[in-house]
Amino acid sequence: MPELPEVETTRRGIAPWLDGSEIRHVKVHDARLRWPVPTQISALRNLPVKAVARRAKYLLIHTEQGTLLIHLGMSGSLRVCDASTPRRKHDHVEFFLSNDNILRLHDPRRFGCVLWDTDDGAEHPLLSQLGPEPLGEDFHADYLKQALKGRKAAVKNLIMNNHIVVGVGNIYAAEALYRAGIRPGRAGARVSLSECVVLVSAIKEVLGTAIRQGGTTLRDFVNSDGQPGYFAQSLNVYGRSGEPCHHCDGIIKSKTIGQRASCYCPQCQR
DNA sequence: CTAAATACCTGATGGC
DNA sequence: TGCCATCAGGTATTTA
Repeated sequence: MPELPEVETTRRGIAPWLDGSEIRHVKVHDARLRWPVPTQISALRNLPVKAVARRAKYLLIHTEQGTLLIHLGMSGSLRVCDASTPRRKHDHVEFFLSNDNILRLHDPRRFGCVLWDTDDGAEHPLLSQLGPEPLGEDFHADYLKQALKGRKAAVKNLIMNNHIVVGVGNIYAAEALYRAGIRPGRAGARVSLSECVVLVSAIKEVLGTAIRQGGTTLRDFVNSDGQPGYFAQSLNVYGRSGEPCHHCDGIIKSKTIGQRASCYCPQCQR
C-alpha cells in the first residue's frame, strides 16, 4: 500500500536507472488499470529521460517528448529487472530501457495508472488541482488553519483530502493525529491554530522519518522482491486497536470515519 | 460550495 | 480442501 514515503522511495530507487537513459519502447500487457493505459503509450519510441520526479503520489518521468504519469494505487510497485528475469503475474506494463534493463509495473489490484502528457504534466487534470506537498514550505500552520476554516468534516478526512494537502494516507493520518493529540473525528473547524502548528509538524515528522528510513531499503528495487518495504517506524495507533497505548494506560480504539478504519487513543487524543 | 457515498480490484483472512 | 463473505485501501467521480 504505497503511501507517500513508498512512492518517494520508489522514485529514488528507479531514478539512477532512468537518468541518462532512454525508454526504447513500452509494452502494455494489460491496459485495464484505473484508467485504460492509452494506446498512444504503446507507440512511444526512443524517449530520452530528462528526470524522474514526484508530485503527490504520482511519479513523473520527464522525457524529451512528454511526461509519463505513473500512480501505484494501492498495490502497485516498480522494479528494475534485466531481461533474464521472468515477467511475473500482474506485471502489466514494461518499459524497455537503452541500458538493457526493464522497468516493470506490477499491480495486482490495478488501482494504479500509466498516463501520458505531451507537456511536463503540471497542467494535467489529475495534477493541476492538487494542494501543497506536505514536506514543502507552503504547507504550514496558517495555511492549514485557513483550509480547515468552516469545515464540518472530520479533520482526518480533511488532511487526507488532496485539495488540502497531498500524500497523507490512512496510516500516516492516524499516526500524525495521535502525535498531535487530536481525535480523528473532530470537525476541521474545531482545530485551533496552535493545534494546527502541532499537527503540521507531526505530519512532516511522520512522513519525513518514513522517507529517511525508506532510503535504507533502496537496494531491494533491483533484486529480490522489489517491495519498497516496511519502514522500521513503529506505529502508535494504526492497526493497534485493542492494544495498550504507548504513552498512557489507555486502550487504542478503532472507529469508522468516512468509510475508513481510524485508530486513536481516547485518552491522549481529544 | 461541502459532505458523504460509490466505484474500481484482487489477495489475505476467517468462518463454516 | 473448498467456498463464500469480509476487509483493506487511494482517489476520482457521482449524488445529495
